[in-house]
Amino acid sequence: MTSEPTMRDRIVQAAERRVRASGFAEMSFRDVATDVGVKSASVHYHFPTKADLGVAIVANYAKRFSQALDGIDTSDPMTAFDAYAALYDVALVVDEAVCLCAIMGAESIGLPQTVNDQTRAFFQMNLSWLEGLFQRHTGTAQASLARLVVTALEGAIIVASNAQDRSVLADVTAELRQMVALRIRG
Amino acid sequence: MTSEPTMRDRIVQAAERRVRASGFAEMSFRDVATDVGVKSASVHYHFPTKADLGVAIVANYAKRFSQALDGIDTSDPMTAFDAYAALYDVALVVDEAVCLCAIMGAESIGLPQTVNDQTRAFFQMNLSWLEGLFQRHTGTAQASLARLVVTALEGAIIVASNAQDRSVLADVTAELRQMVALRIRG
DNA sequence: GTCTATAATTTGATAGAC
DNA sequence: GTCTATCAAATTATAGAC
Repeated sequence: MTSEPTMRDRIVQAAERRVRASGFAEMSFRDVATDVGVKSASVHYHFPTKADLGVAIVANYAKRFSQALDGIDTSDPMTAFDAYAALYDVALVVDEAVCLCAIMGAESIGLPQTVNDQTRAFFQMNLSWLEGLFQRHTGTAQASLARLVVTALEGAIIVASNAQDRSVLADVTAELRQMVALRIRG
Repeated sequence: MTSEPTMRDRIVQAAERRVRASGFAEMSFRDVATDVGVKSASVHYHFPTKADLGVAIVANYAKRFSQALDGIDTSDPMTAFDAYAALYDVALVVDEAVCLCAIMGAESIGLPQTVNDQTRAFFQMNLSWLEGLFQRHTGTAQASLARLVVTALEGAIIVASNAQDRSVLADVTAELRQMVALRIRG
């Protein structure tokens, strides 16, 4: 069942790399086509408009993130938090790029609404997962705390990327961890 | 001394509005020229390349932000924090746009290095101001806490802008306030 | 300083052959 | 499904008149 990826999947993958490397506006059909070894007309066959491609990119990213969340053992709250924060560290270190949705979020005002809706769903998925974790271990969802965690990590990835200094993300994660621990015990 | 703004200033102002409305990549010389009532060649006279214009935009934004910081009374820590957080609220509510440097930071990887350097200086200015505040009232700079505040507010502005829901920023600000208060008293 | 004019390139998107 | 070919529009940037 681990057959070769379809051309559609390869296009989405290449497009995500381009967006994370230089933004949605600067990602072009021609560049993506070159990356996967076809012509731009072929990319248009799979995704008629750029908005269609944008939606597919975010949906695919969110799906992978969702699977990663499902793989986290939430029986211990702080272990779960560490695993969650590690997802952002991976996004920065391994991919050497900003979280896809940090870019999409920042560019929001100029993007197609369909793309923005997908991005919003990504943030909502993160919030819901954290609220579920807090609910399980404190008895309340702590929606505001969840919002702080998500926004701080997204912001940290942006600042860290700009300064090319990963210690920003490490510091912010440590501060958040302390705050979460306090809230869970107290 | 409050004479009319120069053409150069008017161009920078219009360009900032365009960037905050749809990103740096989508801001064009023609659009900016039309906004201020000249031709694109005239914009090029003042700013030969787009990188030059980008640097000027961020520098101008940082200068205004700096003046706002200078105007905050820091004798009481929590009053000062509220005034600081209000700057982000204004950026979102009044301007109806994301913080300029949140956009520039998110787009960092694809931007000219000169622009990125200016953006980094903006973040550093924010961190230094907060560290000064914490130093004054706790005896230590609390660099990690300062990083959390800046990244969370930048991230909150992005998420709030994407969802068109200002309560995100309000919630995050409230959480940060609580954390700062705890650190200052404890 | 601002203009007209234009070069050189890139973009998103479509038509039609194979 | 992928190709060639092409379009219409937009982009950054420059040359030279005024």
